[in-house]
Amino acid sequence: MKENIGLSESLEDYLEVILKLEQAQKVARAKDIAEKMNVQRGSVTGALKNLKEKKLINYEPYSFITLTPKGKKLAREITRRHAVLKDFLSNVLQIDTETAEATACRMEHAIDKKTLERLVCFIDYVHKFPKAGEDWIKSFIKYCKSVEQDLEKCD
Amino acid sequence: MKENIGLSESLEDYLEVILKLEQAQKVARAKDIAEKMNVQRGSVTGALKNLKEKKLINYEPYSFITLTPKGKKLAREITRRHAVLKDFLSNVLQIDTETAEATACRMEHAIDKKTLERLVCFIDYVHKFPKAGEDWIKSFIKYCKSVEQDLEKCD
DNA sequence: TAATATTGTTATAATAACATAACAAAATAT
DNA sequence: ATATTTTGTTATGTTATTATAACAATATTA
Repeated sequence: MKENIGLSESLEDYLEVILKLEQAQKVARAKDIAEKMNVQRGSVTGALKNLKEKKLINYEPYSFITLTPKGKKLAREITRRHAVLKDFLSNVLQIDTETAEATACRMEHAIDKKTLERLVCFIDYVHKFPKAGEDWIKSFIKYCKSVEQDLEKCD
Repeated sequence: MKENIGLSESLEDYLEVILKLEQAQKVARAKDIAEKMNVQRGSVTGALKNLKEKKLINYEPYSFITLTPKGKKLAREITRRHAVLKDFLSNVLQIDTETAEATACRMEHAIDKKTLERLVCFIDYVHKFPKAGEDWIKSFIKYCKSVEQDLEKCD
């Protein structure tokens, strides 16, 4: 059933953050990880040991942290899930950036590979095939507004 | 940020199962809950105490279990999140039933109210406004197939 | 380089969710 | 109504994730 099993949500988040830091400043440091994850420094050490055991990061006590090839592959997958979901929420459903970001952050742990690829396909489709005369998304936005107005009438 | 906070995913699942049992057989029993959740009977007792403390279920030791009004409202919300997501996955993205069910089950804990309502809107929209001449979904399915064929060429 | 500040680690504790197994209550079947 | 089975509870233990705080290593800076 579960497709994205193997790593806990927490560890997925760690990988994602480590990748981001690696890209921004070559290596990740425990302090920065703690900050980005809103977690105490002490908690990070445990997670790092765990990720090292799973051979997802290169890590020795007091060393910098980098992703192993396996870790980088996984981190990229998680990051892609996040990005695709955010894209869908923002650009198809027209959800505001803040909410889209937060929701993608939670949903990225729940979506399986098959659904993700289908979603990518769907986003492409929506953009590639405008409705007769009118842009597809614009038409959807109009529809949303009319529904909202109908709801207001109920008050 | 988090919209659906307050209840853990686990407790949300318990509520959902209790609602289902209540509908199917008036009251929920610990044994049935344990079965539906793939959890030991002993684990259920703890969850029930927890839900009772939160005033979401009526429960005394050895008693039947029913939802309080507050609990029923919440359980229905969760069930609706599940249903809407499954609908989207099945009927828009055309994901197979098994996967749609399993994925909805995980995503239902991650989606916020705003996104859910927008998704409902979107599903309606897709069904109500066929694309020029052709049913919208049918057209999407065709598109999916063409993409898949393109991918096969890459092998 | 010595003093100070920062960063990382350890040890310990708390919480949530679950399992297991012994025991108690309730339901059933004879 | 008793004996047996089923169901529910308790007590105990495990695992994962996190916090806190003391301490150790590393960096900075005067």
